[in-house]
Amino acid sequence: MDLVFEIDFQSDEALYTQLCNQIIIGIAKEMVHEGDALPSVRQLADEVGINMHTVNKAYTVLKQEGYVKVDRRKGAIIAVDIDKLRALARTKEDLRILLARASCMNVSREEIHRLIDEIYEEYGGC
Amino acid sequence: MDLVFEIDFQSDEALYTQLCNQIIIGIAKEMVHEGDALPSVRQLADEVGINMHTVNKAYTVLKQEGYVKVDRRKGAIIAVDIDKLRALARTKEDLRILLARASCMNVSREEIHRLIDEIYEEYGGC
DNA sequence: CTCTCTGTTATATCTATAGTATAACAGAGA
DNA sequence: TCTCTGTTATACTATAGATATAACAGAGAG
Repeated sequence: MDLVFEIDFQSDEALYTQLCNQIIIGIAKEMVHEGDALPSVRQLADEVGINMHTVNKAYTVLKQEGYVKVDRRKGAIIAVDIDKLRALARTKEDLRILLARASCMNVSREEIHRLIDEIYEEYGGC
Repeated sequence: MDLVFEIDFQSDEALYTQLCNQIIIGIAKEMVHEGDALPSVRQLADEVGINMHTVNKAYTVLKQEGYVKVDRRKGAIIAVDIDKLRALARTKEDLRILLARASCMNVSREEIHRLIDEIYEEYGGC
């Protein structure tokens, strides 16, 4: 199964952010694996109809966050190497505001747990 | 217990977003309640050292999202009125990318559930 | 060696957003 | 009248997002 990229030009999310998210979700869903090559910046730009530099920015961000390594010859390669402690801190910070919103509209803790399970099921399962 | 506002000028988060988040978290933590008045735009702007219009933007966003009502006489009043279905959809979408990141760094489902409980404990508890 | 593919770098331009600054207006209350 | 509210308008600066063109260096294939 291969990655399919879909850009929503109406979204308020930046195009490069949409690409980053789709790739990260692709890794989580195991649609791509360690060592797999992503399309070249020019190729992907052409495929989804955006500028080369926008794709390049996405890859650069993914590199900085530790999801890919970029090889001058082969392009961007999936290679997850993330500082777990820092990432956990970020996760908790993101959850804090997300759950505050949920709590304000009386979404129960159980409902959240159920959502978590639903989504984790889509991913590796573990 | 009253809301205390703290702005991080070094953060890459927009100032008005920081204000929004602190207020939403304040509601979740029950530091402010339905009917409570927020500081006036000028007062809060002065308090944290930013422009009046930036505070006004925060209040406008909170109004659009259904966290406050704005009264010309009294200012912004906490009044949560959110379409639960739409909010649930947003919650799930936000969780999807957050959990993908977590999954990529091998944070187990159990660890996430534990984080949820930790944070929900800070909030109403239910 | 040449051709073609990679990422990389450097400009330049355009647009939208974020933030600040000043100012004025209308409504409510003391 | 004075003072407080939010609201509106205008203007300016800075930054981020996105595009466009162009060129460069390294690697591989022919």
